[in-house]
Amino acid sequence: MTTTSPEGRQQSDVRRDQMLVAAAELIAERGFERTRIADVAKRIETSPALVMYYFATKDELLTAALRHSEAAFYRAAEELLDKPGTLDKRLSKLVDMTFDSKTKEEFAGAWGLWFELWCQAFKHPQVAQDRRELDQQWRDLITRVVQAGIDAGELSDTDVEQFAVEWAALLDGLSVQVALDDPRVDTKRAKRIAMDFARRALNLT
Amino acid sequence: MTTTSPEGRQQSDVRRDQMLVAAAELIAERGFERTRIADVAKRIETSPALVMYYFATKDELLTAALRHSEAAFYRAAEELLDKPGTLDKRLSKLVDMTFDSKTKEEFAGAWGLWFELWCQAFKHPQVAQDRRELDQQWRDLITRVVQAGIDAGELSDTDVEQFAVEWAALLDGLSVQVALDDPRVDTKRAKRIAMDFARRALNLT
DNA sequence: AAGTCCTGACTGACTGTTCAGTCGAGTACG
DNA sequence: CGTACTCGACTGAACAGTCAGTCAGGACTT
Repeated sequence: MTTTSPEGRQQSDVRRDQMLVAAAELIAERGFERTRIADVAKRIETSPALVMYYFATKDELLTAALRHSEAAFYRAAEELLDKPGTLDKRLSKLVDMTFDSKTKEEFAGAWGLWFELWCQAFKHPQVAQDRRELDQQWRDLITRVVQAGIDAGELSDTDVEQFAVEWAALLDGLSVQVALDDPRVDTKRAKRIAMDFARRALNLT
Repeated sequence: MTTTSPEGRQQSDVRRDQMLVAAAELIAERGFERTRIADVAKRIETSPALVMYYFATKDELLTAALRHSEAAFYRAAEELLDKPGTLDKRLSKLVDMTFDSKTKEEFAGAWGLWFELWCQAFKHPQVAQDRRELDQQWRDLITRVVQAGIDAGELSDTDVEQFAVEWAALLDGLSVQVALDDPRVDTKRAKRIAMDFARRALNLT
């Protein structure tokens, strides 16, 4: 039998995924430009030729890998927010995700990926487009969470979109400091700043 | 005669500077890894070998170039803040610098440089160290400006350091959005958000 | 002559990509 | 059932281009 997981998952799909994951890891570790197809191949124990068999060019593989892990991050956030809770708790979860999960194994070195994504986006319009969409989803997520709070009467009406833009920017900026080990901004302080800002902006207790 | 500018500036110093500037431009345009010594040489119309004559390795040249233009940016900010003015005006100048000057010719594509710096800092501890120092200078600059305002009685006493950290992070985050052409965050809006935040945080009219 | 600045020609290592061909599993056919 | 054929997954080896770094020497200054 050809290895197929429960639901008709083809060997080829598995391979593709393996390659995308391996590539993302490598990008995070060494950077986009320094990631060699040979490295990706070695990590999943195959030949470079096979990588080319699945992806026409190196660039296609690497940009796909970036998209793949962006999407994974966003999906994780969506799931996390499925479960209901108070507005404060849910915002807190988003903050935790931003500053913690990027450190976890599953998103190994996601900080590095984030930076690489920005670098590539600055040069390749297509990547930039993808990033914009991802960021919009992220802000929409924030918007939805806050709106749910308003609907539940947890806070008075506010300009939700405006808050989402400001808060998302603040989170990005703090992420940079935390990722680069700024002695003045560790994870804990970043979280507090983020939550304080949110509570103040939204007039939460 | 060896071309010497007014103040005993050696030809060699001129060359070094030319190379650093050219390298920084190229890094901003193509990225750190994609910048070739041959490109740098061509831009200043010499041979690749001469570049190697001044810099032992490619890496040394490129990281020096990053440092060089970071320092240039910071120096420009310092000068800008030499002239006195109301607190609000001076903060406004910082904001303008952040969102405009990076676009100007002199700092051609400084956005790109910023991203590249973050990428490199994430991987090379030495670069990370440099970046931390630069960022600290930047926050100190903010601190000094605000403190001057307090001393002049323009605002009541506040936690200046805390403000500097928060505001610097916000500026970074907004920079990312602006640099990557986010449709929801153009230069104008970014500036307004930044100034609104500052005025609110500092209780300015 | 000594020293500085500079160059063209070269090389060795690396790496994306191609290609001819292997292997095993299915499948049609007699 | 067995044989021939197809096809997708996969590989080793080679190709062709790129590029950092070297080197021997030239020109110009002091």
